[in-house]
Amino acid sequence: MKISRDKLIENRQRILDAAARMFRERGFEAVTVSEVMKAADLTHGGFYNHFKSKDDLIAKTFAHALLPAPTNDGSAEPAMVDYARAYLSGAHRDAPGSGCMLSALAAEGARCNDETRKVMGEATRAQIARFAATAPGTTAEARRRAAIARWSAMLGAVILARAIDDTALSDEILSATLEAVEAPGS
Amino acid sequence: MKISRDKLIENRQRILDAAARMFRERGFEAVTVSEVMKAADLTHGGFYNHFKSKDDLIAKTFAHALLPAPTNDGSAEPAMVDYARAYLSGAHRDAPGSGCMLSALAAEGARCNDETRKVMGEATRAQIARFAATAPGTTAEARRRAAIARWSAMLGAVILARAIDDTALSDEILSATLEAVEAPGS
DNA sequence: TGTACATCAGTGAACGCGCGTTCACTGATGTAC
DNA sequence: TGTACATCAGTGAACGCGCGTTCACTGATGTAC
Repeated sequence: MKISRDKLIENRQRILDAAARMFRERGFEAVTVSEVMKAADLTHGGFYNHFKSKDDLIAKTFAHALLPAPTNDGSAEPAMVDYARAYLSGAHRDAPGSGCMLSALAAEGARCNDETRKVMGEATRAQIARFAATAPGTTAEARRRAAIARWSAMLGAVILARAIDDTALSDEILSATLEAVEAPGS
Repeated sequence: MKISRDKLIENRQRILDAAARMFRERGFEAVTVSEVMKAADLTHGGFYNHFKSKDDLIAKTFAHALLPAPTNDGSAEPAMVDYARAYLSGAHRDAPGSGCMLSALAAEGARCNDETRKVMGEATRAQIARFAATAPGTTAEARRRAAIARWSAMLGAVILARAIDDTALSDEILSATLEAVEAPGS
């Protein structure tokens, strides 16, 4: 039956939230459209009222989870050092479902449609600009390049820490990378 | 028909080579068993003479492509700086099929079977030991931690450079990370 | 405000396709004598 | 060395399953009057 406009929007958000969590946990291909709809308390048939295809859902999920609240105006951004600590924590490593979209899905996203790659580009530009504000360096260019190297290290460290079976080494990867990212001279 | 023992071993190598290339290019789930066998000039029915399942192929492919020629004895390893230059090049970014297994498949591998995660752990330990030999630092521990941070940055940079649609930014990610990894003070 | 009706998001059965996997068969290989 | 035969990697048709997607139908919503 038809539902209210508010309910429609709420349903769409629930689909995107469920998809974002499940995709990050298990990847795009292992998650089915039916599973996402079920997790959103809906039946699979209604999926195509919201999205053109599963590929479309992937692109929209990336935008939904990667570009939330466009520059949350004025609200205090966590300092770079706090952000890095949370990012390079065991908690973030162990909870990909609620973590960084890129650390879970950047490689798979690279093989997706153009819309997805475009969103990842935008998110990367935003992240670099954010980090550059507090990166070391005497010129804006140097700070920007330092920000890029730090963001690469953080992303790579979480991906690596999640990939391996050795917990001690995994912890070490996170802490050694945090140390390098925090070091003022780096 | 039955084939010679040499041919059997050669066929298995061709299957693994084809799988390694195709998986890196397109991911585990997008590549079918039939496609791999076809690329190895075989028919799909014979697949199970070589591997227990597709999951088994994934684990064996990781071992095949990630741990090749166990410590190629004596033959000169490229210096860290040369390795980093090749790793953080546009050529490597644009040819995942013949590139680093981890930069293409670490995130997906993390969601695979234990054998795969174990192989990734071994490869990571080897890579860190290799980088630590030439990393900066006054103690072995400091060099090891610097090596971890550098390897994380290289891995993250290639994954990020492949993910985004903006060629100029992609190039910048590679060059800024190379600069940081080459810097003696880092 | 109240009433009549067109709209359309949600439902769940159904479809076609292609995947991983199995299997009966083939015939060159490798071995026993 | 030569011969007879058991082995087993490769072949390709077939299987069952579950995926993404479609569709006829439902009935509450939102609108026109």
